[in-house]
Amino acid sequence: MSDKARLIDIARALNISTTTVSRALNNKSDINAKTKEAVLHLAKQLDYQPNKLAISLRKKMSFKSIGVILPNVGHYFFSTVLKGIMRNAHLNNHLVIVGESAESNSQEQKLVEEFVNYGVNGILIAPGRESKNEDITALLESKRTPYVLMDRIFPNYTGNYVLSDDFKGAEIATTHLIENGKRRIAHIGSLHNCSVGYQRFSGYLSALDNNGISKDDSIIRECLTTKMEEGYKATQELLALENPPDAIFTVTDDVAAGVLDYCHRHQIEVPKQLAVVGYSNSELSSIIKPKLTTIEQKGERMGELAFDFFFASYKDKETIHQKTFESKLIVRESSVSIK
Amino acid sequence: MSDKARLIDIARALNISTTTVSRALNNKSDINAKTKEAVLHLAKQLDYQPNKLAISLRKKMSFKSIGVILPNVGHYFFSTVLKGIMRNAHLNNHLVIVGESAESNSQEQKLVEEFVNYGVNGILIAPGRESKNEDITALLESKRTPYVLMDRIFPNYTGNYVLSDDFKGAEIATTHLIENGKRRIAHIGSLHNCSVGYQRFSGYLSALDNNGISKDDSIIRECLTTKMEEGYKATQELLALENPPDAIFTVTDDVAAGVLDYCHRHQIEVPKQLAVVGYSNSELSSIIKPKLTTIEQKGERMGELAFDFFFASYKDKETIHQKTFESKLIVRESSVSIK
DNA sequence: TTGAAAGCGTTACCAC
DNA sequence: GTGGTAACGCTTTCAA
Repeated sequence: MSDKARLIDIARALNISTTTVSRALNNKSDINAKTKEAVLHLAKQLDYQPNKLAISLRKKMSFKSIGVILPNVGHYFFSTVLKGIMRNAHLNNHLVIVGESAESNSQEQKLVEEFVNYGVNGILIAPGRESKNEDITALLESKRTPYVLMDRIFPNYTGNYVLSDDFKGAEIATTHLIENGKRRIAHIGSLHNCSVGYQRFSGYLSALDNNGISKDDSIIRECLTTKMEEGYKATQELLALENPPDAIFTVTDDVAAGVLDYCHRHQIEVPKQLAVVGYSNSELSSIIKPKLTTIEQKGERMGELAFDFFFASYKDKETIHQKTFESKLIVRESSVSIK
Repeated sequence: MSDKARLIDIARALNISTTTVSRALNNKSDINAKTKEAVLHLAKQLDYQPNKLAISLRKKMSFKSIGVILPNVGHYFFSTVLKGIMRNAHLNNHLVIVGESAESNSQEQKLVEEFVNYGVNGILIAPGRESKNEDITALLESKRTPYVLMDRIFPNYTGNYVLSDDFKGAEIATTHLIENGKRRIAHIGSLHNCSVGYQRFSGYLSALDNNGISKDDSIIRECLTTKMEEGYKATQELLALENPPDAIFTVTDDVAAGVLDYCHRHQIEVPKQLAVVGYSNSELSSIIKPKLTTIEQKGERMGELAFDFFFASYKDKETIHQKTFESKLIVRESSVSIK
């Protein structure tokens, strides 16, 4: 009863034509004041809401849009990705519809479905940690909606994506610690069933291996969340070990912030006693004391490219677009003593 | 020539009906494989793109949506506001279309126009620093699109809004410094023609006035941007004065971070020599050393309420919804010596 | 000042 | 398997 009032309902009730009703509702000139008032009154009473689909269709308007699905809009990295997407989307006259999956697989699916039903021209998605390949891509494929995976991909995934080279980044970070004289390097990571977490963990292992350092499970932590608190707690545990680490490579800057916080409170000298390298080059990394050595992640550029990939595959669905951004080490104070 | 291919164009070219074409394109069962192939081939050749407006109309689908315009999506505060908006929007089955104004008035107008033309059910906008009342609201009013202003309002504005009480917040922050023995309190603010900047400046003045401290223009800075670098530079200047301040109240946490950075590099003891209070309670405030005393700004809650206000005024355009969030002081290390 | 009718591009329902 | 026709809800001629 609520959202169903149409032009013709008003017209019939008032014994006038839809044309007149339309005129009244749209502030057109050629209309009797009295008629107009009656229409407006009834419209309000019926809670009339114009059907924008019909209006746009009739006006021969057309809208291009993309759907963006992110695990967490408030997260620094993702918000920069969004920024990049929006820049290129606006440049190409696409509306940007955003949804937050909150890392939930079901929410992700719901959003994909909603967006596809809505008729977005494409979908850019940064899958959450729980996300399952089949659930997402199958639907997208079936609807023939172009899509681009961002930041995380699934095993055996062969479609469009933009990634940063997490393996290489982690390898570089860990190697950097080794080159600076550290031998007992811990890793505080995220779950290994998520591609980002696993890649960074693998890169860490690879660097150890390349340098003849054997893996020690006692100084490797797998955390559920990648927040500061986890870093704090893990550091506490690691430093309480009989044979504590002399360096920590963390999966995110936030976790590293927790490490540094622990060190600060317990008078542990960084980097002398404990060197720290984070991941992302988020804002905090140059604000925190000591400033954090980290791996740069070009979120904005990734977002821009993700849009470009969608746009290209929209024109030509055959060609697959894939890009892995190289990882760059940003050396600051937390890993190398200032000369 | 590009985006104009319709079902009927394909049908005519192949001498079949639109029905059949539709069937082919939609993977329906009852269709000759050969016909189907011909249709798909031609469709690709003509770069056929289905008109989603027509589809939705025919399928009696309806979409509710809101447009959100923010100065900077990558900014912590705004990204939390967006988060809040999205939560309630999804709860009420509204799509969220996001645009970034980059603080530019013209971009803002363009987005408003675009969104309104598109037919969003409402607009939630955090006006940029340059934003002009008339430009934005006039258009919205004329299109009868409900809207809610967030974070910043214009003088004499009488519509829907959600704000935080910047005046009160600044007053509380400044009073806190005074109560802790500081008498010469500087302010590093943003432009006074922006409501946020002006309100915080005014609150600062009010606190001084309440405590019998006279305003001294030499320790009041008005900055173009509210970034860390500005804070650093301003601190350098302020501390070089003959009669330097013993405390600084900054318009944002980022600026405060610059102040603290300067102090750290120049061995100035915080809060003993210089107490610092920021604004926003952004992530960095509890990460930075010393931890930053600041004023809490409930971005997420503001976003949620902004949506609720839109939703309410959508049903009943007469009632005006306004809310000013109280400001709460979060005391940390930068303003009070740890006992 | 008003109304009838056409049409926006698509899909659904029937016939064939 | 296929095609004709109506319909989705609105705006826009054109004529009255």
